[in-house]
Amino acid sequence: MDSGAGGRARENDHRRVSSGERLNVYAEPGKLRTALARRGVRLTRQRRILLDIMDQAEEHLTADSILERAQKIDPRVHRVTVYRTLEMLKSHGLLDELDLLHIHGHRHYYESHGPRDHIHVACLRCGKVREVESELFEQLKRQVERDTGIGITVARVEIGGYCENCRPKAVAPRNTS
Amino acid sequence: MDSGAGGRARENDHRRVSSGERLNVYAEPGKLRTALARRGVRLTRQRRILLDIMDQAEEHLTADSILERAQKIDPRVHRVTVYRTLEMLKSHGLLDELDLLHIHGHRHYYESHGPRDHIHVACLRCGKVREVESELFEQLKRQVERDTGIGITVARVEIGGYCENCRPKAVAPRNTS
DNA sequence: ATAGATGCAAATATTTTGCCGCCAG
DNA sequence: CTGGCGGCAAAATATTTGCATCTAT
Repeated sequence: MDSGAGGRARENDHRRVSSGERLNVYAEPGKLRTALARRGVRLTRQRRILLDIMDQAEEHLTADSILERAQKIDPRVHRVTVYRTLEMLKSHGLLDELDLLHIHGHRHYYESHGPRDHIHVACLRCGKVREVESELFEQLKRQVERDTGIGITVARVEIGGYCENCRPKAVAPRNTS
Repeated sequence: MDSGAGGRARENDHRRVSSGERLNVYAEPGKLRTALARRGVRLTRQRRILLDIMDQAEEHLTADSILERAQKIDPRVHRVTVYRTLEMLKSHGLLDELDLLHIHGHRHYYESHGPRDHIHVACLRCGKVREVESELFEQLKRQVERDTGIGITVARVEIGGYCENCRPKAVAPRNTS
């Protein structure tokens, strides 16, 4: 599909349930743009728009929602360019790709890589996603490096369960992945 | 695609690089079959085959590789049945779905849920996947439960980096997610 | 000027759904 | 017997690629 600026029901769904949780609290404005400039990556009209969207994102975005936002600013931005830009950012290690335990189907979510790793904790019933930082997580990474001899580049923790509101009603677990 | 028993290059690739790492070291034979029987789930010819494949898997399987193996035993097993069975197992919390940081594209990997959670550590260059258990991970889960009030159902840690063999040559990171 | 980026169309890949006939319990 | 299950075809969803054109540097 090439829906253009049109949204989809499930998209809005995720936006709703995760509202109120602010991401990128540490992100300086123009972070991605600067990082790419430093690497000598060409800055185009489209990239300017896409990088700004991701730098300012207050929620987890999908390729689709990024396209949607971009086309509100400039309808000439093409879906393929979104994918290619995401790919480029990932290859520079500037972007994290999450699936949030597939709560909302098999789509992927993106967030610009902050200075510290954090854990994503999602309620499997209401879909709310919280972000948590933890010194234990940092210790865990160091332990894995020692034990396996690997040099860690990316580390992702995704946890699912039932939040306090949803706990009592949780009879059969909603599908998990 | 509906390739039947035919494999694909990338599939074989993953099989190669992860050989030697044995999964399911704790899995008792017939574990899934027993767990479903206890829940009163109907056991069909197809399910018998699929459950056995997953119980005996010595590596991370994709929907495709599960189908391939199943059809070697009985060519009448249909791809859709594989998906429906995976779905059914996930909904009973008997199966974990991983993406292993998308080292080999956006496919998913499945493993039957063992008694203990473990961490997946993948080399982004050679693709080798190691599994690690850690008391720190257990502590981290308890901390998240305390801090967020969530009742954890699933917890997934995926770590990527460069293993000792691949480290020196790692100039530009191979695409990460 | 030119290497690299974009747009467009089409291909690929992966997963899901509707419907109907079949079989495990 | 019968309700859940599986096969088939087709749709839906998600992502990638080839190629011609354009543009940032």
